[in-house]
Amino acid sequence: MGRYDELMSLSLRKGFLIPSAEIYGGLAGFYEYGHNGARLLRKWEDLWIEYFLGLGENYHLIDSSSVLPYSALEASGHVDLFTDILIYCTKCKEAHRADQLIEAVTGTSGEGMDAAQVKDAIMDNDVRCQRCGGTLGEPVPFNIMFPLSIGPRGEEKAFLRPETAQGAYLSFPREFEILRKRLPLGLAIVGRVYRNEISPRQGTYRMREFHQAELQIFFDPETFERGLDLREVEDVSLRVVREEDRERVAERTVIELLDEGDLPAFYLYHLAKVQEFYLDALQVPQDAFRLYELNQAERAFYNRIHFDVQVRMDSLGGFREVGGVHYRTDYDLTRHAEHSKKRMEVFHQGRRFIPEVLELSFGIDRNIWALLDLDYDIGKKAVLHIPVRLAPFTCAVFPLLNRGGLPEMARRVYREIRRWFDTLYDDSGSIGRRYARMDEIGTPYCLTVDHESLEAEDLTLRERDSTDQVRVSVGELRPTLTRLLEGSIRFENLQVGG
RNA sequence: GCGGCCGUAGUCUAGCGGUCAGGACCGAGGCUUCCCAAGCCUCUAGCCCGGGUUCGAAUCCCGGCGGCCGCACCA
Repeated sequence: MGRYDELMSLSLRKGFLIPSAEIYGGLAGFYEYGHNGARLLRKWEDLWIEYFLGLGENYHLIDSSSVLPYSALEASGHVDLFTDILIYCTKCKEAHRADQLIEAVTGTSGEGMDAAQVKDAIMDNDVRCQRCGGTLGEPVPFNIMFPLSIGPRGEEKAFLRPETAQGAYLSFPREFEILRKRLPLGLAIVGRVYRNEISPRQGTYRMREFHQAELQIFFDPETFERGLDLREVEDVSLRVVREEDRERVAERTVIELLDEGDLPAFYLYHLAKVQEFYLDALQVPQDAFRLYELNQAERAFYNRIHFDVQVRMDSLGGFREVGGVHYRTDYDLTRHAEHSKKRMEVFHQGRRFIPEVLELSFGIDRNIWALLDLDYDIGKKAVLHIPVRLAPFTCAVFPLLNRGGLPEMARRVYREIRRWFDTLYDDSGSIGRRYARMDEIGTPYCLTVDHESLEAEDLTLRERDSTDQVRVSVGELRPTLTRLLEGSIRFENLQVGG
């Protein structure tokens, strides 16, 4: 079995993923999270929120609608720019993008044409299939957004949101006002988005309904950098792949990159923070992480600077995008100002301007897939070495034996600590089998009540990654697990007992 | 969306016109053992869906759905 199949098999078997509407044969591009996957998803989101809201004093979580009116997405550019006119060859079935086809034949841009114009252009120039010379069919518009009709007669046109970012832009004026007109202002949204992908594939890597976590930082370009503690990151070595050298990761410190002059300090600061999130919080190995710069042709026209966050996924053949750091300038707010006729200018420190936006954007599902890929060690026994904070369950309680009062004590401990930690109870099978079950879903700590426990009012605490054990008194359990969870103590530094 | 390959218990897989559709792992119950998937016994559970061909279809044909790969697409 290949790595992809191994991971998918485990994900299905252990309650991480479920194909949507599975009993009806499934629905391409949609997956659900099972009982372990849902916890992992939640915990990833919690960790993301904690980390990224922590980047600023004025950064906040909001929650916005999945349905947006036509007008808002017209303003954002999604209606026009995400519509491609496709033409299929009637002979070889090859799909062509009309704008590219027309440009190739006539030398003039076919961008912005509607289907009728495309058809005329095709006829006038006798355009034929670029591959086989066959006759071309009818041009068909394709937009990646899911259209909706609202109301009893469907008179209101709308779309499911293709990104969470728009919610932040739409709420910016009110939040800016309520938050006392301070900049920078960060608005984070974590939620589901929808794109009608032509060919969803590769598990949860490309879905039609997926989760995004995005932070939009609205800032004053003249003062943003003054508020950032650049010294904190200046010696951080960033793992970047620059536009000029796609062949290798260049390890360059923030200071070095700053000296080169083409990337502003505020941007480098946030690249460093994103890297820190991956290396420290998510514990992604250094060599599995990189920041990949997109060139002008690859990035959206409104992005002045764009690095993709990439993580190596062996199941998908190498480095793949899991997020992006986008300097969107004032494009979004300017567009919404023009279309809504609402004032997006702010008066800040004596000047009037439209704030610029730095977007930190992450696809949650592909991040989770990447973590499973990096952390699933499938040897003789499968062990998910996921960070403690992300594990679906933090601990499990077992009686060593199913008699002699051990189950009673184990259940007592279980009922107590499940109030504080995500905890499982298991008394089925041998003790080794129970440890193995927990390893497979990444539970970092197992607590076993044995003979001595009854007398000493303690139990053994076993760590997933080392399989080492220490004795901990029942009274010390909560503070000990709390410290392990928050990382203020390491397992190997616990007093070895028993 | 096009093309290729594929679809058998929860997972992996054997069977490829007539089989009680076989096995392994997981899971459940029992005996036993007790700190890393021990052993033994028992059990649950399957041919993606719909048509067709045939005396008879998991097996052949058609359509659908789904998966992987390639092409295209990925703001």
